[in-house]
Amino acid sequence: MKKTTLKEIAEILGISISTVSKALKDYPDVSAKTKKKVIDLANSLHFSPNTFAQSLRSRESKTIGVIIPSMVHYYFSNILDAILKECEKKGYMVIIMQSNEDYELERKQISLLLNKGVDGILISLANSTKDIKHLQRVIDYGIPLVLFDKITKLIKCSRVIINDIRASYDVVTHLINKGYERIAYFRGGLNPQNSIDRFLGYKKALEDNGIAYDSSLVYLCPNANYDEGYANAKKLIEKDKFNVDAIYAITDLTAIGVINYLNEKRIKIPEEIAVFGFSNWFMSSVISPTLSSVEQNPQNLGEKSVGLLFKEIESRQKGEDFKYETITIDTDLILRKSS
Amino acid sequence: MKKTTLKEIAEILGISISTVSKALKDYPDVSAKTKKKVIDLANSLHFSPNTFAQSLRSRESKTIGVIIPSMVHYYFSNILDAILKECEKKGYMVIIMQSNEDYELERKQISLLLNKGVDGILISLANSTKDIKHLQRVIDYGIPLVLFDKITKLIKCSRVIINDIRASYDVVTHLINKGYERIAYFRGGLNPQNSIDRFLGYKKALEDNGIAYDSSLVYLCPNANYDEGYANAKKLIEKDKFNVDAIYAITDLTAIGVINYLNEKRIKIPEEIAVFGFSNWFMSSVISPTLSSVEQNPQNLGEKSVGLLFKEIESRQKGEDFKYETITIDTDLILRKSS
DNA sequence: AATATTTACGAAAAGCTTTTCGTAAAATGT
DNA sequence: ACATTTTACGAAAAGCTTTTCGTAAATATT
Repeated sequence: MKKTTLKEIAEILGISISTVSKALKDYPDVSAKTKKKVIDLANSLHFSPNTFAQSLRSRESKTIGVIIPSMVHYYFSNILDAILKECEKKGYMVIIMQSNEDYELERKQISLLLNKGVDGILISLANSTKDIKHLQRVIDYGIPLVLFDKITKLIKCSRVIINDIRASYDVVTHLINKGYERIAYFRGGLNPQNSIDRFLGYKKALEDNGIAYDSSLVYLCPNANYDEGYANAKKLIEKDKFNVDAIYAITDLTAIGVINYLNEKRIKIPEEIAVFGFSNWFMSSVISPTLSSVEQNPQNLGEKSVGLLFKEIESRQKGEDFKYETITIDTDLILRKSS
Repeated sequence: MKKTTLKEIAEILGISISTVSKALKDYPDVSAKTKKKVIDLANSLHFSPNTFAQSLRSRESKTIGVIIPSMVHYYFSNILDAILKECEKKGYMVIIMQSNEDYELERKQISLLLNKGVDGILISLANSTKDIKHLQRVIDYGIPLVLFDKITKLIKCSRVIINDIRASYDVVTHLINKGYERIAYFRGGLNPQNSIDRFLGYKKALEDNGIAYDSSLVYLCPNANYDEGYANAKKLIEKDKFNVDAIYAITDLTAIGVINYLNEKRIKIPEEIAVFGFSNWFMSSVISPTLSSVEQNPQNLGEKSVGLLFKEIESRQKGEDFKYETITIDTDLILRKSS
């Protein structure tokens, strides 16, 4: 079964290709009678225009590209979910790529997407990304670009982020208000802006509450995974058990590593040590004790990101000029048993 | 910044478009001198061929489509992860769509993908999908199709599945060997083949071990989510507490609903009631008690699925004929504290 | 030196759609 | 009845690449 073309319809009806095309697009200079004949035949042959030809002509692919560091991730899969749903509504297709936190791969993927002729790109940067030439290329090509979550400020484009400093500040303030004073921070890697920001929020909250920042309470979890949480909790407890009354971690997965270590050691949460996470992973509501966390509203972030992208795409189509925006997504403290 | 075309290169060098094209593709009928000139210029202008034109001509898009019921799902996101990695290696792009378990949407998405001219389609069916005309259309169009995980046997194409009957049989046999006899089953919906198969495995294991099947021990969880597990556990305990010594659930999420209800009611797991899940979600290893489950090896499933798809795509390119295959992925029992 | 072969390139078509522009024929106006 | 407008269609170009085929010039052969 081959795809029907305009040419075939034209030949069957004995009219020209242009008339067929115009009939299907409801041009005014085709008679009602001809239109009906064309439309009926097109339907019965299941005609649909060849998208390659359409894209070649229009330079539009009705496709956007999305690059994320990793797919197997509660937070990102929720963002993607929202992106897919919005694109579905708008009739856009979505090409998804994973950078695996690898800068070189990210670069290559950007190239592939540009080549592919996507109408826009959404990207959450790899931790290893410092150089932004590849992003500049996107802009120079005139392709709308929106950074989300893991962003850089070094480039002119739209951004959708959460206020990590503020969210982190709120977490630590909450802990302090609850009476915790020796609050360890299991921070993420040194490069990603959101990791830096969460750390800054942590420091600022201590400062504003008259608690001295103590760098010996900061543990590095560059991969922000479960094992790093578990291992650093072990390190901390063996060294500093009675000197710490709360552990706040870069992400829930890490915090759950902490919880499980503490549970194993029969250290009571939150009586002896409170634990706080970040991102509100689903599992945080089902582990024991349930983990307090920060809801980042990834669905909202996804929607807003793709919303900005479409806004820019549509502006350009109309030839209007477009003002880059930065949207900050509200976060919520989710207080559970661990704090 | 505009994309360079062959024509531009040709004009600059004062040669024909065909020669430029052939030079870049290393045709033998272009002199070494001309090739060098062309390649150098192409590089310095960052030339890359227009994929729309290439696809129009070759009828190949170097893109495949993937339809899954839902993205926010540990199992599916792992499958996708593997698919993306394999496609990355092969230089293929991946368009991902979510059917949201909606048959109509699935139909529409198949149409969109066919229209888009993808080179192949991977799909895991929506629970509501019974009619397979849309899948037949894919075959009729000559587009390679591979069903994975949630499949139908009503169509001729390649398939990658796990042996749900066997896996489920093993779970129940394990429980029986451990001395459990009144084993409730929280089954999934009535349509999906894997839901049916797991149920059949459950029944078969009971039978083979001389335990009478008791339909009052079967609870329906059509959405296989947390709440259904929790709610049905409540129903079961209120009705049948002393009549059940194990609960086996269609998926970990549901099993965790069960665990949390039992924990709340201070019913000891596994002493009073054992719990067994399916799919080995990450969180199963971190909840309390840790949940026994079935590892489905989604990464392997993803790899094999896309592997079969490429095999078919390549066969067709070479004009060879292709034998549909069905690959069964091995599962592993993961025994933890809950059983 | 005349013929056969190889080398190196270009013209052109095909892949399909969209849109502009031109033009007969029909309809309207005077 | 003639001029003008409208209607309804078609030709053709553009979008870009790839590949087949043709051919002039250069080289090799006898």
